[in-house]
Order: sequence, then C-alpha cells, then structure tokens
Amino acid sequence: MTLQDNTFIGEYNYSLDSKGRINIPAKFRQSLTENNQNTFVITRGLDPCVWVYPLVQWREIENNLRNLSSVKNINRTFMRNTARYASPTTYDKQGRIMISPSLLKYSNISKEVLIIGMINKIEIWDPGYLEKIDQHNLKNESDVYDDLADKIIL
Amino acid sequence: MTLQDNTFIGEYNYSLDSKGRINIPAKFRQSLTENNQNTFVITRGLDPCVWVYPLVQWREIENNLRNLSSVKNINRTFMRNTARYASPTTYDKQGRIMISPSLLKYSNISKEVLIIGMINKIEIWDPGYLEKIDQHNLKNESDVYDDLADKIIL
DNA sequence: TAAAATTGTGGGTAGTTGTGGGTTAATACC
DNA sequence: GGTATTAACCCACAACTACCCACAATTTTA
Repeated sequence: MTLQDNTFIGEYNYSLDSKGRINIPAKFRQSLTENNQNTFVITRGLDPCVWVYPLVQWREIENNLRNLSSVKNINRTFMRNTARYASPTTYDKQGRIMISPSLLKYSNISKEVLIIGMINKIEIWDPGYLEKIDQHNLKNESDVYDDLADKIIL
Repeated sequence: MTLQDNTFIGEYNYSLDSKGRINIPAKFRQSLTENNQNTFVITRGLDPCVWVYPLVQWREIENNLRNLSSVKNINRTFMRNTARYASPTTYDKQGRIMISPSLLKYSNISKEVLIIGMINKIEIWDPGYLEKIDQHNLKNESDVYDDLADKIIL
C-alpha cells in the first residue's frame, strides 16, 4: 500500500554498494507518477545529507526560483546554492541511483545509509551523523518543536 | 453495533504472532469507512507505544506537514521525526497488520498486547508497561489532570 | 438449544525486494 | 587514435513479505 502520489514516509536502513549506488525503496518508487520518467533530482540538503526530489517536484522549485528577483543579493545567493549542486538521475532496472563522490563527501556517507521519507522529498543520511544533529536540534529548539506538535499531531 | 465512523473505543487483549503480526479488533475494522482502503498508518506514539491511524486521519497530518517550509531548521527536524517512523499498512484477509521490529522494540512489545481505542486513533501497548507508566503519570500530574475538568465534562 | 457465521491465531507458498557482480557501451585522457 | 576509466544494462540469488488456506473458539442467529 502506498500513500498519495509522489509522497514519501518511513525510514529504511540500506547500504551503499561498491559502485557508489543506493537503492531507492520500492515503496517510494511505487508512489512516483508516470510523468517523473523514473527520474529524481538529487542535490545537497540544507542539513548535511542528500536531498532526492521527484522530477516534477523539482520543476516546481525551479519555477519558484524563476520568480525570485535577482536584484536582492540574498536571492542570488539562495538561488545559486540551490541550483548549483542539483543533477537529474534516472534509476536503473533494480531501482538504484548513482550518488556522486562530491555528494557522498558532503553528507558524510561511507557505507551504511538511512533513507527517510520527507513527504515531498527523500533524505539520505549517514545514520550516526543524523543522530548527533538531531539531538542537538531537539535540545536547542524544543519549545518551537512542541508548538508545532500541538498544531499538527492528531 | 458499531460507533461513529473511524472512531475507536474499548480495549482488547490480543497477542503478537510468530511473524510479527497483530490483529485489529473486528469492531475497529467495521468502523472504518471505505476511503481508508483497509489501510492504517502505524507509527511511534508520543508514549512508548504504537499509534495506529486510519489512512484518512494520517492524510490530515501529512497535508499539514506539506505546508511546512524546509528552509526553517526546526521544521525539517519536526517533519523528519514525524514522518520517519510512519508506514502505511493494509491489513490481510484475517484483519492483521505487520508491526516492524523497530516499532516493537520502541514500544517494548514481545508477546501480549493491549489494544486501546483512542477515539481518532488506536494505541498498542505492552500490558505491563502501560500499567507502570499510567500509575507514574497519575501520581506526578494529578494537579494538571484536574485542570482538564474545566474543559471536559464527564 | 442447535446450527451457522464470525473471530483470533497458525502456518505454507509464491512473488517481490535489496544487494552483488559480470559484461558491454560510452567517455575521458594521454 | 588507442587505451584506461567510468557508467549503464543485465543476470543471479538469498531474504523477506503478501497472499492464501486452515481451524478452533467464540458469538450470533434461528
């Protein structure tokens, strides 16, 4: 059973193989609509992890960026950092995508990976690294976190 | 006699089988509307137990998450921790769902389980564990408990 | 009260999934 | 232009999951 189209939840402990490939969980692939053409756009996350967007989702981001005025300095910086690391990747018949050495280094991934569904995108983490960062975040912003939980958790 | 749609009350003592499956009480299943497609979304509770949402209930949570911008750090942390432990599960012809080893560990469940109707969701507990926590909570928060009386008339 | 239907639990089987690795085609580099 | 390196495609397989059938105990119905 999959949820809504192009929507991802859940976590998976997979591993990077000797050729630098990572499997996309079958449930995630099944949730993809035809117009994604078996393709993701992978890029740097705002956290030290890899972000994986379905192609159509990335197109929306592109359109939003298109509307950012280039007059403002901060807009140019944001646009540049969002666009420069992104690259489209089609998965092979086994459902795997290639991750570039540069992205692996950025996200601290060596062998084990944790793949997390983030609703409209997918995150790929080094398991140990996430734990560290997560605890840090929860400690420093627990009050804001609780406010969100009050609004959203049923 | 069943209650309102997608509404659960009462408790049931069931057991986990050798394949990690748990039966959903027939009364709970009968209360489900068609648009749930015989599917629940199971995840970690805020207490050490398993939360079981009807699919349509979870969609509400999901849609709220979708509106959180990933530019904010705390939004990402919240979305990650809400989404990562959740997974959709369709029950089989006997009315059972699979519980992952990770969720079993989190909720301390080994063999016996206590299934509790929580109105808009279902909780699955280890019976002994719940008793301990419940007593602890009543002892330490009885004053806050009393405040609820202002909001809810029994 | 007896028969019929439902419910909770056990387990077998066939298909799917994650992972490894070999072979060919494309690319980059001398 | 020839060679080395990389990426795409294919085959293989063990582990796991979904689906099916079965049955005893309980509940409902007649």
